[in-house]
Amino acid sequence: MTSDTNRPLTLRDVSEASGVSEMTVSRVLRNRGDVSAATREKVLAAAKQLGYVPNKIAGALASQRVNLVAVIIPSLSNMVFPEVMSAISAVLEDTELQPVVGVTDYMPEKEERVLFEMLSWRPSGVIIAGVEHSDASRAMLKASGIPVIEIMDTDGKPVDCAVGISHRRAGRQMAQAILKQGYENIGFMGTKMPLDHRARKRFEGFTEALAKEGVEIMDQEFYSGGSALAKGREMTQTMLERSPDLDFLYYSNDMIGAGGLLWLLEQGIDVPGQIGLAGFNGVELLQGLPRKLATMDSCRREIGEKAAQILIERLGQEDAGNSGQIVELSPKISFGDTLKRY
Amino acid sequence: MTSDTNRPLTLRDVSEASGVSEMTVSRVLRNRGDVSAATREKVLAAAKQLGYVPNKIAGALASQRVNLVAVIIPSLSNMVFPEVMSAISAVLEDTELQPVVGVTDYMPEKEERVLFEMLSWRPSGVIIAGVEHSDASRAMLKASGIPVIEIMDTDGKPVDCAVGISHRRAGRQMAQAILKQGYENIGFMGTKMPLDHRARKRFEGFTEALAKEGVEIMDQEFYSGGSALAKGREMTQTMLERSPDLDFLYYSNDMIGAGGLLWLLEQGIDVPGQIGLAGFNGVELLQGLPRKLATMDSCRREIGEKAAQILIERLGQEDAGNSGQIVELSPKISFGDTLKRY
DNA sequence: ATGAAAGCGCTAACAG
DNA sequence: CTGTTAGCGCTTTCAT
Repeated sequence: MTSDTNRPLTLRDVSEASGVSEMTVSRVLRNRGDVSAATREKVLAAAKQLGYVPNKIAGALASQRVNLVAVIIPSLSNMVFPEVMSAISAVLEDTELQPVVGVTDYMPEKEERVLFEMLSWRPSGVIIAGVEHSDASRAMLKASGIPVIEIMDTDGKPVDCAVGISHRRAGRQMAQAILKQGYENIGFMGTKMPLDHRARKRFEGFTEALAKEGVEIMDQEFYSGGSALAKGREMTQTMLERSPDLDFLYYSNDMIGAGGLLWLLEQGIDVPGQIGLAGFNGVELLQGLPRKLATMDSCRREIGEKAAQILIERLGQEDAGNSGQIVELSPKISFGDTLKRY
Repeated sequence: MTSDTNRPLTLRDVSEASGVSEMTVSRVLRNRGDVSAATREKVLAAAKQLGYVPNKIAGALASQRVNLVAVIIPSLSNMVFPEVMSAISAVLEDTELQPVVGVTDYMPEKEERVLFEMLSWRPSGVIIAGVEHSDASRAMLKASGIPVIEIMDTDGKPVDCAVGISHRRAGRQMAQAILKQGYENIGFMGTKMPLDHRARKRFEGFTEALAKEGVEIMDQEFYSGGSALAKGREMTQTMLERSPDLDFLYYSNDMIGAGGLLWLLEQGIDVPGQIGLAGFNGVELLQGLPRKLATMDSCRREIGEKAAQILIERLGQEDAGNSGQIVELSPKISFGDTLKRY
């Protein structure tokens, strides 16, 4: 160790060790302005030798700039969100910006707390999942004066920009595809979570499109907690015992759909002949299943990338002209092996 | 909107709006010291009315305290790490401390960058996955002067504290269990990643324990990238075609194990009669599989909780006496339905 | 119970 | 190319 006190090193320490003014040290460490090669070397050597780590707190306060982007998502255990995260990270990697994650557990009050906490660090921008927020949250976002990109969902009025898909439309599209293939006795399975607005919207769009053709959902089942794969099995069995006439099962996510698929195959049921299946999300896992589950891509990667790009533009020019824009991506249905195709 | 400039609000704004000194406003907002109920009300009302969000940057600089805990993990797409994260979050929830995640993608240089970046925000502590770090990283950790908890792995010399399991021992235990059940022709499948030290140690422990009984791995296969479930299938097929005499397959993680299991069942192969299987991690997904894969719990929840607890203790008392401690948890084998039990 | 002064560690803006 | 002077917005400390 180089110092014997426990005090973290400051610019001044580097300044003294190198015999260069604090200001110049600061310039070297930030590659700013013109500094002679000689002094640069001296400073760098001293900094490295001491093991100096700059204090961003002080730097941020002085410069009034914080290269942090608050990314606020409902959950980390959904795989969907880590994927969005990594798309965001990948794009921000080329910039000075650093994503910082906050998790809300789908709870509006927690979202409020997390948002408050993150905004108090004065980030350069916010990327937040969903367009449903408490009044307080919306007020904070507006008052923050920084770019706000709402992601995943475009069914609603964003505070600023939005990038996502219309889950209502996604639900409708799937319903239309299912009807078109001649299925008529349709069951639905999904999460109980009333706060998962996107799942709710898909369900609403789904039933709405069915209704338009005079079809009603024959049976439905909701779950919460536990292993999604196992829940998918259980619910499928329960529902089929209760409603043996079902010829199609629409799952609100791929994991429960995969569970249902595995169970049906074990029972020797003909999929998609006897019963068709579809999920939602297009998760990687489906690649390893005995049959490819029909699903719909949720465009997570594109959403993450686009959101990060918009943010970068907004930060680049004061008025990038993209304030208020809504980017609606178009998810595509993948028929897989569980949705008949005539 | 209340203000027409775009400048974020400051304590001074609240002070002026409420007619109370900045200092007292500060005290109210932090519930510090004695403030009369009357002024408290006034201040709170003004703050809320304006939509004031405190500036933690300034607060942190002035108080020299930052209630952030840097949590550095290799990946978010492994499910294992989000689980550790949420265990940490759950424990920290009861404190002022806030976890902040950094992802290294299993790359030492990225770990170095992320660590540097995070340390420059002067967090109160660091929780970091693994005990293998570059010299520079170790130096930074030591020089930081804050508690450092290395998690997941106890095979090595931690910088400060460590909480985890011995992956070498885990590999040995599984080997012993397999041999004990009479399996002799053993194949191994795992990731190619040379930087996943824990997977490597499990493999080493595994082969070492086999060797002690005069057994050698009959075949092995490594993969990288792609859907683990699909890779598990492919590798299993490849390996079995190449080495049809195999009677046991040890997978370095549950996902590829699950893929292998699904493939074997489809082929009508008797599991575990003809071929036994085991994975590692004890992931929730296994609950929904047709057979329960034998596996070994990696104690992620306990690790996260314990790490957070140790950190809290360390931060509580200057010398909590737990500096330098190593907590080795004991993972247990779950035989499931894919490892014979006589 | 409240206020005034000083300064946290750094950088913007200017001088030289 | 390098140094000096002022703060950034808050909290600490010490008065009152």
